[in-house]
Parts: sequence; C-alpha cells; structure tokens
Amino acid sequence: MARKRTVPQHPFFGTGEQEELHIPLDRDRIVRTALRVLNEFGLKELSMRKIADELQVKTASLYYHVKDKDQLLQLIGDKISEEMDRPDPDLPWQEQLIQWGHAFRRVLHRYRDAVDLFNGGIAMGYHRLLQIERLYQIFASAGFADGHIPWMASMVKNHVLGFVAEEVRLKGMAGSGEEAQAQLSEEYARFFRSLPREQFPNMIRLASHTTGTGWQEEFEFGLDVLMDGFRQRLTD
Amino acid sequence: MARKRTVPQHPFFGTGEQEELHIPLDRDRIVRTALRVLNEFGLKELSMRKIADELQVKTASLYYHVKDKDQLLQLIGDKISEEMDRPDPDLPWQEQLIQWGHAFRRVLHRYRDAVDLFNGGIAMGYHRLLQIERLYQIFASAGFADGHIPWMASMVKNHVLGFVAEEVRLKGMAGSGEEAQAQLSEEYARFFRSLPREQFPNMIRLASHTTGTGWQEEFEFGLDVLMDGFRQRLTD
DNA sequence: AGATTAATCTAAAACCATTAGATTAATGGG
DNA sequence: CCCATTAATCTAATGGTTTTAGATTAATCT
Repeated sequence: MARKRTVPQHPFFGTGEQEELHIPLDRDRIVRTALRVLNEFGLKELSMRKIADELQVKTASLYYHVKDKDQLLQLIGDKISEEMDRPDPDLPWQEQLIQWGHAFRRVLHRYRDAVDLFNGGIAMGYHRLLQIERLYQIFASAGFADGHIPWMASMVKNHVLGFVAEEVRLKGMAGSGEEAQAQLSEEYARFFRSLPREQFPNMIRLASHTTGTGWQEEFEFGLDVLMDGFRQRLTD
Repeated sequence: MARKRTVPQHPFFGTGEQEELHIPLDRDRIVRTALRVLNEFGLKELSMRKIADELQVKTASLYYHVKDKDQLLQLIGDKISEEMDRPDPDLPWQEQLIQWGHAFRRVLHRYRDAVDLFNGGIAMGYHRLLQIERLYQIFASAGFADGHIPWMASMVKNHVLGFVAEEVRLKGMAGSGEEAQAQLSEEYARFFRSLPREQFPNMIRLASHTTGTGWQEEFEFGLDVLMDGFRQRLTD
C-alpha cells in the first residue's frame, strides 16, 4: 500500500520527473514524531500543528489516524512505557521492586515532560497496564495479601512519579551543566535562609539539606522506606 | 480609592442616575473569583476570559494585577494551601503526620482539579512553603536526622498528591451518585477481566481488588506503610 | 484646577484544536 | 482496462486561547 506521489513541478524548471516517495501516515509514525517534537519543545508547546509540519502534512490529516490530542498523548505515554526494562524475576521481591522503580525513573528522564504525561488521564494503554501487571506479579510472588497488592503497587508508582516530578522541576531551572546546578542549589539555600525567622525556623535550619544534594541517594532512600513499610505487611 | 462608575444609560429609559458601585479589582478578588470559576469549569476550561467575564471586566485588565496565567495559577494553589488545618502538636509524630495527610487530602478534594495545580510548577508561595515547614517541624521534633527530613517530607506530600490524583481520576469518570460509582467499579472489573489471560494473570485475578472499594481505607493503609518505614530510620 | 498616577479598555497579533466537506489517490470487481 | 468504491489527505472555517501596546478614563495629590 506504499504510495507514490508526484510533486507539482514548475513547467519550465522542473527538469526530471523527481518523484518523491511519500511514506503514508500511520499511528505509529505520528506517535514517534510526536515523541521527537516533545523532546525538542516540551509538552506545553507540543501542538498538532508542529507534529504535522514535521511530517510535512496538514494538521487535519492527523485526525484521520488519531481521534484526539488526548488520545495521542495517551499513545505517547504508552510508547514510553514500552521502553521500560523488566526486573530480574530471580531477585528477592525488594530488589525487583527497586529495579522497577529505577527503570521507571529512567524512562521518565528519557523524554521531556514525561512525568506530566503520566500524571494526566487514566492509564488504559497496553504497555502501561503491563507495567502494573509486573508490579502485581512481584507482590503476589512475595506472598502479600490480595487486598493489599493494588494499594502497594500504586504507592510504588506514585513515589517514582512524584519524586521525578520534583527532580525534573528543580533540575530544569538551571542549565544542565554541573556548575550551573551547584549554583542553583546555592541560590535556593539562600532563598530559604531569607525566609522570616519566626515562621520558618526549620526550613532555615535545614536549608543546606533541602536543595537536592544527591538525587540518586534520595531516590534510593525513598524506595528503602517503602520496602521496610511493605515488609511489615508480610508477617502480620 | 473606591471607584464609582456611571453605567451608560439609554437616553429615553434611563430615568434615575442609577450609579453602580464598582469595587476595584485586586489580586485577591481575582484569585477568589478564579477559584469559583475553577470549581465550576475545571482547570482545562479555566480561562482568563471566563474570570474576567465573571468580574464584569475585560480580559486585559487582569494583567494589570497579575503577571501571567502561570502566576495566577500559583496564587490559586497558595490560596488553597491556606485552607489546610494544622495538626495537633501534642499528638505523637505519626498521628500528626497522618493528620497532615488528611488535611491535605481534604483541601485537594475541596477544589476541582486542585491536584493538577499542585503537580505543575515549583511551590514558592507563602502558604505552600508553610505546609512544608510544618512537616519539617513534626519530623524534627520526633528526632529524625536532618539529612532525612526533607526527603521524608517530600514522600508524605507526594503520597497524598499521587493518591488523590488517582482517586479523583477514577471517581470523576462516573456521576457522583453512589450507585453510579458502584456501576463504574463493576465496569472496570469487567474490563480487567477481559484482558488477555496470558499477559495479565494477576490483573485478572485481582480485578475485584483494583477498583477502589474503600478509598478511605486505602489512604490510611498508605500512610501507615509510610509511618512504619519512617520509624525504622529513628532507631538505627 | 491642573498634573500625575492608577486602572481599565480597545484592538490586534499570534497562536491553538477540531470539524465538514471537497479532492485526490489507490484498490478491487467485472 | 475502466468504473465504482474506499482510503487518505487537503482546504477552509469556526471558535476558542494568552498576551501586548497604546489609548482612554477615573482618582488622587498639590
């Protein structure tokens, strides 16, 4: 079904037949292009127009393959989920969950504003559901109570999502340079210390700790806390 | 500085002077109105125009009092935070944190799409910072390590935000009726069970548990897990 | 009363998603 | 090989959006 289309030629200067091979549109190509545009411009500036332009097509054509912008965003989210590595099923359940968390964090960092994509709308796509299934599987094999499994799975997912949201927000303020990052940290600390002493004693005292000194460390700390909390639900 | 303005009158029928007292615009009035509009239309349909209309003013006037739509959203978020009840400082730290969680959840439910407001942008407003300060205070009095406090505070905040996000999403699909809610639950369970048996064994088996049967119970479960995890960091 | 400042308005630019209906290209049947 | 059908894309329009510049009106101060 590959289409050929003759590009309109000027009668004088159009020397050769110069046919241009137009790969026809389809969902997947739209989604992949949208993902590129997303990484270049961010979610707020991701418009149907930009995607269509990139595909050298008029905006309305997208609507033949895709119902909505909302649906397109869903599809993008699903595509991103597809890239998650799967945890090693031979590891103890804690390690598997931690691996899952790292995998999720990684893909959230791979695409600009991916977090916001996951925070809006309900996950109904195949690959997003598959990730939940994986969490369920890990908890189930570990022997947790059926009634608790979806709750704990939600907690893991929400922790990663919330953490990366904050991480991206703060990192995004400065350039990606290591030096610019440190400078921003200093600026934040200064801001916190400048707060009214009466109302914000703890913020001021903890100013040096609040500016993300070690994202990796903080992320793992959070997962550990969760694992400890979960473990208590195994024995009682 | 209260302004009076004469409303243009029809030359024949405008009998009396009929002056209308126009309370002048200010930030707070804009924010309060925006909050009303938000609750009526939701975040996606919250436009500067709607707010201006509601205030019987032209859109551009808002920009005299407010830099941006973004800034306005920040202000709205801050106003919402202001309504949070403060935990009882005489309770044990776990109870205080749980109270904080419930208070946050309550205000998130009080305004439509409040969650999305809190998920975008960095919190720099006075009242939002104050809530973080409160969390720090609770952890500090309990004797946690300085380096851990901001991390744990983040976790509590993120847990509530993530949980309510999901809660609102799912509840929002059906009408608010209790019966419509149960019907939606059934529909979800059916959907999960309709998934391919090979790839989604756990989802299928847990279908009846995944559809929010008891939001309150699930919320408290999550907080308890967190508290247990935190407690481990006290003794070692 | 006149000048200054504050607050609002008019008008326009530059975007956006979405739809209906026309148009073109490809395909399958006879 | 042509005709009818279906698939894919385009044209054109509707009705929204945020934001800015510059004019205009109202209030306040000297």
